[in-house]
Amino acid sequence: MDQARPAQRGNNLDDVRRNNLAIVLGLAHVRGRVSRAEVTKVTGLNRSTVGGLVAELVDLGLVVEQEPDAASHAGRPSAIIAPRPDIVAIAVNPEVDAVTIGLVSLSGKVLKRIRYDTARVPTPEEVVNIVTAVVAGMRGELERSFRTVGVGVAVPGLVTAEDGEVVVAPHLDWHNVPFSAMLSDALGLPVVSANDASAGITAESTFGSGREANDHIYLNGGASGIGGGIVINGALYPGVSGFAGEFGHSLVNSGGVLCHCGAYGCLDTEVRQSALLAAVSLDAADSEQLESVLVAQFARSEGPDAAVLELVNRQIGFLAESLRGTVNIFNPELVILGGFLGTLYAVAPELLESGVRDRALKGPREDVRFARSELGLDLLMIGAAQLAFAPMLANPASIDKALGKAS
Amino acid sequence: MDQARPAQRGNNLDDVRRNNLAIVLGLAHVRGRVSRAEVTKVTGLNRSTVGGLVAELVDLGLVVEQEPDAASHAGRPSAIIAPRPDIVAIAVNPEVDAVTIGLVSLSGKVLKRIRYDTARVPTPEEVVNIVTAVVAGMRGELERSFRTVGVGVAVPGLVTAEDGEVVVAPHLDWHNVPFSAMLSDALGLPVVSANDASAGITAESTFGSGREANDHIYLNGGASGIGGGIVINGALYPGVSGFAGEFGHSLVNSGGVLCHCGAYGCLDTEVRQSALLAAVSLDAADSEQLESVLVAQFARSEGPDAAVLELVNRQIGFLAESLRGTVNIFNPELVILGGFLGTLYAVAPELLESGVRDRALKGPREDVRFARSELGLDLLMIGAAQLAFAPMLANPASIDKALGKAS
DNA sequence: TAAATAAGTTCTTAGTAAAAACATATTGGA
DNA sequence: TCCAATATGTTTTTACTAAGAACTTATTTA
Repeated sequence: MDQARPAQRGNNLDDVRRNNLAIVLGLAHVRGRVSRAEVTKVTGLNRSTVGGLVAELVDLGLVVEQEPDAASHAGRPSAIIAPRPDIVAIAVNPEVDAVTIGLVSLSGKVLKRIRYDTARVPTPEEVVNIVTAVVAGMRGELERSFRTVGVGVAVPGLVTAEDGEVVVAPHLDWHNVPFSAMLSDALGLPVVSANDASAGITAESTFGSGREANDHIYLNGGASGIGGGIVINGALYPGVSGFAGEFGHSLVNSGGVLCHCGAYGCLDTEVRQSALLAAVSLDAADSEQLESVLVAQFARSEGPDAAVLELVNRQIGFLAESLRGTVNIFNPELVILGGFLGTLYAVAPELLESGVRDRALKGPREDVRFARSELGLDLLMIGAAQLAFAPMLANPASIDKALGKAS
Repeated sequence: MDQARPAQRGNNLDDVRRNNLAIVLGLAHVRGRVSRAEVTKVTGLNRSTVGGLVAELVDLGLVVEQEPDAASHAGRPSAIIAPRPDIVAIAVNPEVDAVTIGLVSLSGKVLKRIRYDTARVPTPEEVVNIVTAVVAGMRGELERSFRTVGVGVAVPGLVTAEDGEVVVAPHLDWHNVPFSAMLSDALGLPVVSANDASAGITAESTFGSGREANDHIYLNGGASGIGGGIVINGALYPGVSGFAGEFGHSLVNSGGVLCHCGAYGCLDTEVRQSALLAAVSLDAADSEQLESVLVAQFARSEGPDAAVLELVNRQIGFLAESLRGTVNIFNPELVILGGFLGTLYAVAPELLESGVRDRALKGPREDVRFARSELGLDLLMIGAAQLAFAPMLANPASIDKALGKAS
């Protein structure tokens, strides 16, 4: 109501320092290693200011300064700053048949991944117990060699942004579970939870195919359908209530079948992983083999089976129809395709690209690039860890210097 | 989630002051009048800081402090700050049959609008001459009573953001015209040019239906088709090369006809103003009467003509099909409909709203609102003026205190 | 070996917002 | 009518910021 537009908050000196520290730490985090000279150039800050910022981050125990790289030009070589490799987050991903727990360091390196299979769909309490047990097992090592910033959880469901309550996770059958609070109480560590797709997109946009493009569109195809996300200025665009990015439910076929969403001819129903699996006689459980089977068929001298070829062409046609609208609307620099959509693209890249380019408007079609997602198995671990790192990355000075690891 | 991306610039103290001045002036500009206490609350800045900021803006001659409103609660009444009414911009909108020139004050008040009809499509030189002549006629008044910040031009064509070169304006038959430079040379005033649709959307989002919603989607229907814009965080989202917002070229009918864009079944071809005009036997030149004719038909006791009703239902159906996809993708708070799309909505609001709500996903559909654009005739004048005001609003201290008006 | 170049370091400075203390203007109750 | 409570404006002081100048250090190049 009094929320009229310039609801911008004012800036003060603390904001300046916080923001500048965050930029320097963020550069080290995203790039892995960066010279002070590069920081000076990118930020436009004075050498002496950068010196002070780096010194503070070193003092906070967040980065280390290393020997300069072999010099390639005249002038004093610039020291390299890198995130301290002992700063870690614990990543958690509960699924219907397993709980995966990872140890991830700054700059997105997955140091450890433990998959704990469950006999049945785990309850929230069971997940808390499993995570607690696994973390207890690592505790000695954690305290000896690492500083643990917190825990990030990628949940296959709807999670509130403020307090990490799982409103609903359909496949897990969780409803209104204050999961962040439960896990935090059990572990004595800060916990941040979010939707798994959102976490994955954030990871992909920070460390995967999207790392060079500030703005991009992400479309992911999984067993349960097609989801996606809009990344603007490096951040996932949430929409007014956190649902933005449902690219699966736009029209691609007026004569199409009824979608579970209630409409007809959605991308989500016309382009399905299950149809592809059936066409190559694979079981739903063997979805990981889909790509290798398809690639093998397309590599044969006689080409793929006629039915497979027709289905792939048909699905790519619908995907292209959807993407041409998306390209016209967003004029994106980059479209990233994950899951079986990435497989479709890998099998016939020209078909998809020309399908979009032939139908999109002249302006937008000239600047768009396509890419597959890159992060694979690590995607959700990195995404979940990023959730835990985010508060520290936004305000490096807030970290507790006494955190973990004796002095 | 919003952590630093590689290319972020650092902050310094000048940025802080500039930003805080911009926020205060922006509040006065957008709201027309605002109390110092409100500024303190909205910005979170200290009373003394706000006092200093306002004093500087007063000193710069950009705002005035007025008597407080009648107090409604205990405590010292808070002074009202308002933009100085003598700060103006000149708005220019060249069209195929006329050049419209306006005088617009801060907070978007159109003080004067002059439409200069042309016998034929004007050349850039002719537009420069017309504007120069009109401004010369006003010069006495301008110098006596106003401080003219600059000139904004809303061009029906593609304009580069950096130097205001008109790459192409199809209806005017302009190609690669450095229009900003030409007009600036002739007037001796700074000139900013931009696409007319973009300028209109910015105006509508700042002063029209979008003023309460930071993020929204705008769809406009005109004689030449359907265009639109994506407003995120109060700013028009440009896309990688400035073409974002083409909502007219997404699929709404797989069995549809070939669109001029080369694809089939686009919203732009299935929902056209010309079809509506033909249905009610109006000439293309009488498009302004479309709404009153349609409203009259729908208000009749026997209802509209069967053919008209069927056409309206059909067009609203396609519009709803397009909007359900858009609502799913953006999860917007507000969708603003302008031009004949606003007319369609006005004639049958429930039909459109239910058409979208019945087909959109549960999450996004619950939070979306629809509105017509509000600004009407003033739209492009305000939008063009906003172009001219923008540099000053972004950096109030940069204004030349000696500007105009012997002080 | 010296010059050119580029970056790190130290110290000083201008400028910022906040905070504290005080002044002012209103409402509401006794 | 007066006084307390409240909210805001004003003045002065303070802590802290980044920039800049001057200097030092480490490399390439001629």
